[in-house]
Amino acid sequence: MRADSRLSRMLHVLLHMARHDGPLTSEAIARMLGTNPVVVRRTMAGLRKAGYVRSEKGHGGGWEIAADLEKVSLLDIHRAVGGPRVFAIGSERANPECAVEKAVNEALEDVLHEAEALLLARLGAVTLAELARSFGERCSARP
Amino acid sequence: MRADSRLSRMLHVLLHMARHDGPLTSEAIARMLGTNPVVVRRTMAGLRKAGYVRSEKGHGGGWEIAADLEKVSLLDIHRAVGGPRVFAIGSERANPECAVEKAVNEALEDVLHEAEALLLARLGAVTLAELARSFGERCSARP
DNA sequence: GAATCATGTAACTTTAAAAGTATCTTGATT
DNA sequence: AATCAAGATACTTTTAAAGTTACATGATTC
Repeated sequence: MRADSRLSRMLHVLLHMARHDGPLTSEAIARMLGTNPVVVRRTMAGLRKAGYVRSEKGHGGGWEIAADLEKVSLLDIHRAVGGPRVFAIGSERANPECAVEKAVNEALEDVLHEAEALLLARLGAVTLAELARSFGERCSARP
Repeated sequence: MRADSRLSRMLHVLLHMARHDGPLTSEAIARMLGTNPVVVRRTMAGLRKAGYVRSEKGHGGGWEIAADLEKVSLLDIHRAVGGPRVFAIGSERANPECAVEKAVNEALEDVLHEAEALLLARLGAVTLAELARSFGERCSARP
């Protein structure tokens, strides 16, 4: 499959929305992301379902943040976009008959689960607000 | 892309080879893996290039282990099959112009790199010999 | 040395899931 | 009523691993 950029893109959008007054249209967001409005709506539908954004139709409509940035973590966004498979590598068969294969898969899955747990813990430890603040600091630190 | 099962499959094969006297043909290995001989040759070519296995043509030919199992780690095998992308998730653009996007991508990549480092460290800490021994223990521990 | 067996290699097609696209519907604002 | 923007459906495209077909190369056996 292609690299899954949904988390990255949604964080990008959310930070822009946080710095922007009023709603952003799917069209405008699509331009920011270098994609098209349908992809934007499709991906952001997950965030809306989770209550992190809201959308309005018609004139002056578009997308707005609907949650407290302090209370939403990067992990929350990861899950809202589908909480997809993190790894590109894995085992072929989930329940092999071969005992050797079973042992190999379990050993591998242990390692993968550990790495995934670390990843999710790190994502869970950062809020959107912190990410936004760290961006602000980057800018003011520029010479 | 599809889930990459090359590491898993090669570990499976190597453990079988370690418990088997004489060469195994691509045909026999393919049956073990539920695939076909060309996929086996293609994938095992990486292991041969790294010196972990050798192959012989003709009657009585096939694949044999060519390295000390104590000295080859799971990470070595991961690298021998191409050391492929570990994650299915990531950023779309490597060098975005947008400063917000840049900040998001760097934050994400930090987290991903940390998880990848843990994963590779864990893979590097286990030798094929240890994996084979842990399999033996599993079997004898069975009631 | 011919037949056979097994690997080596090239050139494809298939698969799976995200991404991209076209088109239409729904609903809100002017 | 016209326009704007999201919602939704039904596709096609993309990507790399995996799968497949076919043939070349080389070793063994008879």
